Amino acid sequence: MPEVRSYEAYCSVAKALDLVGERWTLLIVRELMISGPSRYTDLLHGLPGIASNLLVDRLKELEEVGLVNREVAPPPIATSLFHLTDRGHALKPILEELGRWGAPLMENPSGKEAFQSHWLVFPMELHLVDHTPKRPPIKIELRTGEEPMVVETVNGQIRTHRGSADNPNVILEGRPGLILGLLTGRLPLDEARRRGLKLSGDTAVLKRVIPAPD
Amino acid sequence: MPEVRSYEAYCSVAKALDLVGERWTLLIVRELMISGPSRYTDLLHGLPGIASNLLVDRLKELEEVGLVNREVAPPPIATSLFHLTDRGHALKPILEELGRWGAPLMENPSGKEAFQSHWLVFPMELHLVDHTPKRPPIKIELRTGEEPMVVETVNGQIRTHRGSADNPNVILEGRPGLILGLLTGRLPLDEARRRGLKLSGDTAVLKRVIPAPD
DNA sequence: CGGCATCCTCTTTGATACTG
DNA sequence: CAGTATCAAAGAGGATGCCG
Repeated sequence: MPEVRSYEAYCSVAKALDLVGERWTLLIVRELMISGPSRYTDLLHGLPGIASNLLVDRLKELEEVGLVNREVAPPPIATSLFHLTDRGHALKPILEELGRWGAPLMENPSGKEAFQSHWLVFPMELHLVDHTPKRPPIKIELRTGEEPMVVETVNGQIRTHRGSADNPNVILEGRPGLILGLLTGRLPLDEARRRGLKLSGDTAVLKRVIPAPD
Repeated sequence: MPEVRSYEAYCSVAKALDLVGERWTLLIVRELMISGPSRYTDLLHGLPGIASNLLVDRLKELEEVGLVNREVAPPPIATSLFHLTDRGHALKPILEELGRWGAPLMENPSGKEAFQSHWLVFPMELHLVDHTPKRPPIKIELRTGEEPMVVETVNGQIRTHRGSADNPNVILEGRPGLILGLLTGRLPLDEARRRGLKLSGDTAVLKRVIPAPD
């Protein structure tokens, strides 16, 4: 019974919010954007705090308005996958701007927020840059949260994904706020280390991707 | 009593939505962005459908989190003005991306949505361009909704504001969907005219600001 | 009028428990 | 795993009242 409530206003911002302005909706889109096609329970885990029935409702609404498709997997798998349509993917700039605007709010973690390491994907690709794209690619492994993540340079682009690198140039380990602070250029390396960040490997390569201080 | 509900997630998108993700919040910001410092009742009129108590709540929350300031006017005026802080203004890219994403949803008006002419400001500045900035500036008057609006070129920029132009190059009059369709390049001039748009003056100047068809 | 506060009803959500 | 079902709490919408 998902009923799509509308502002009933002839304004494109209002129309957009009619579709993605409800609670949890954009975070579900964020999950699908970061992780690609996902199962119901993957989404449930990636959205700590959401009620299971609410996730069902939202997925139905998103399907109804054409932002998500449900791919019913063939028998052996016994599960189905939710993935973004093109129109759903087109929400990326909105998430990016929200993430950019929200970045300063990450400076003082309350400590009681939930955290999932794959949430780092957005900030990494938003803030990091490859200053010297012609040099051999580098890999950075991040160890924070429940699973490791890899940040790498792929011809001038920053790519971030789950998993371990087989031979990373550097490994960073510590609280997410420290990794984020360091890699977004807000926290100097020695300060991050002083606050508990552990670094191993060739820390010099970090300069290559950390943005210039303003 | 406004309690700021949080997703409690260490993710900048979630943090942003903690502050501006509630119902009506971004539309209030849109109003303040378009109209500048506004009185309570101006906002109430610009947000058809909002409950008066909800507007009060949201304004308090926005004040609390530092996105809006209340300027208590001196005695003779007996009213106060709400205006965006710098941090509030910084939400502009988010509204722009929402507006851009929502634009296709404007193609088929249901006809029963509310409309206010000043809502045209965003789409105009988002879609129109001045193809020949060196030629003398032009002014277009739009007559739709409750008050006229003026679109003008100011050294290469598109400016849109309330009011009448004293000597506009063109005057467009008709349903907002037609004006929007024409000026965003989706509707050819003769088609718009056939559907009821009235044009007077030098319609040739329209080519100067209508975006190239893709 | 402008700027709320109150009261009431209805809907949405959050938390938890249960099922094929 | 992938949802349903249930129920209490919070939020939204609408009407009206109050006060300078």
